[in-house]
Amino acid sequence: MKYNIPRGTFDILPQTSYKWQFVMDSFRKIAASFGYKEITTPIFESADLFERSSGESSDVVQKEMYRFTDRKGREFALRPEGTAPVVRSYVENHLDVLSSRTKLFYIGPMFRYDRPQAGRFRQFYQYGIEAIGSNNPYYDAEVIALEMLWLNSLGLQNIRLELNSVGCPTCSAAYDEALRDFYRPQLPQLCPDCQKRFEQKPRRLLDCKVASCKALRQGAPSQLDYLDQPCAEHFAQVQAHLQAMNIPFTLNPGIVRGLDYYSHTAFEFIYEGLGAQNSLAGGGRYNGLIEQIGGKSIPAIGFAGGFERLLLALENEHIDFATCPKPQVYLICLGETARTAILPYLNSLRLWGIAIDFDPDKSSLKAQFKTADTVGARYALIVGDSEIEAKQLNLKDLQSGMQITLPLDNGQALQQFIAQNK
RNA sequence: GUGGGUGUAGUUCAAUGGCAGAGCACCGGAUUGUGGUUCCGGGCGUUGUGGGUUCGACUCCCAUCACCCACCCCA
Repeated sequence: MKYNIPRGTFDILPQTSYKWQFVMDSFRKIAASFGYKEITTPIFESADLFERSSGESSDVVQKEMYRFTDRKGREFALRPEGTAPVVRSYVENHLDVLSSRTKLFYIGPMFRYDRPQAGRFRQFYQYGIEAIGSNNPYYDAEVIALEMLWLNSLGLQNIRLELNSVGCPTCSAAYDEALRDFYRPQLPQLCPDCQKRFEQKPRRLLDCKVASCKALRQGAPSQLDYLDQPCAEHFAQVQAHLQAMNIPFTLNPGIVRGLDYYSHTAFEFIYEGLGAQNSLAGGGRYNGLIEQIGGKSIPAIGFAGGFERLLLALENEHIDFATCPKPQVYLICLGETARTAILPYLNSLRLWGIAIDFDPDKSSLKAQFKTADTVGARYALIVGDSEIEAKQLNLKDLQSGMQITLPLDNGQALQQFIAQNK
């Protein structure tokens, strides 16, 4: 029987795993430098957690969740997103009593049953930031700055930050009504999808790609005109902070988050050149979520980004961001006696932290040298029966061709030589 | 869930309905003690799978599966 990997999933193979490690490590560093600490939650949770937080009508809940029932009949789901589990953990573990604000980040796989395409998978890897405990617009700007500065530092310069405010539940509802009032007369001319949007999420009408719907959009009311005083003030402050930080942004009243729990600030990081899925990261404020999940009324803001899309973007820009690790030394053995006698020395070298490779199935000198070249080793360590007898080793620099003789000690001489000739 | 495209060697790709091939990679060899270049040698692959048409199918038809791309939506 031959098996296939499940649809929409992928193996991270050794020829690319170092790139994944690099971007994950890099994200951990930037998050730490902004004062965020890592949290890891299970990859499955009560299905109810996602249904309640994301919203029953959201696509994620309606058609994209991997749900299953366990042996005792409990309903679980593979997590489709990272914020609800983090908030669940925050509430469950009373993280709020430790500090007035809690700065968290996470890295891990998410799952959505979707048709795969460029930059979209059924199991995909996200990084996320959550700043919980404050409604200060500074934090909106801080999490945005973290992402923008990080992407820039990786070498991605042409990133577009699109910013919007979806208001609080009160002014958000007022805006939805205004939109319906605007569209109601032309309802019959809208595309079938938009007819549904009219009922469920009127603001989705604004980014329909059908030409006829685009035309009908002329003169539609803007969310920004419907923000109440506190929401407008908050949004102005967010923009002021971003300007002070020199983070460029464009206002896009069409930014709508897919999950119900968002309020106030909403934003997306766009990179053109990924195919149809051009959003590298997205997020926003979710001041009502913690109370909804059973905690106190605590404000928070965060975002999540996709590693697959980030790697695609780096690839697309031909950015040489990480190099494949290579062994420093390749061991070349001649003769059966030497092959066994060298083993304690080989172990010592590895304990000294020297990356050393060896292929016992290669016998000829030529084949072993070739392998040393293909694995990219800097040095070849050559040992035969005569060297063992003389308690000596030959070390050849494969770049310069120079060869020296070292004592067959506990590995220290070689370790020192490599340290001095970096 | 809907639509379009593609399936041939490890890989990238060839092959009017008439004997399934090449580049790259990989392995071996050119006096088992000094590499990269060069030269020589090494390939029977269920042509994704199952049917059908035909004297004959990689090629045409049907079904199916997988992958890619797009819609919806999102990271």
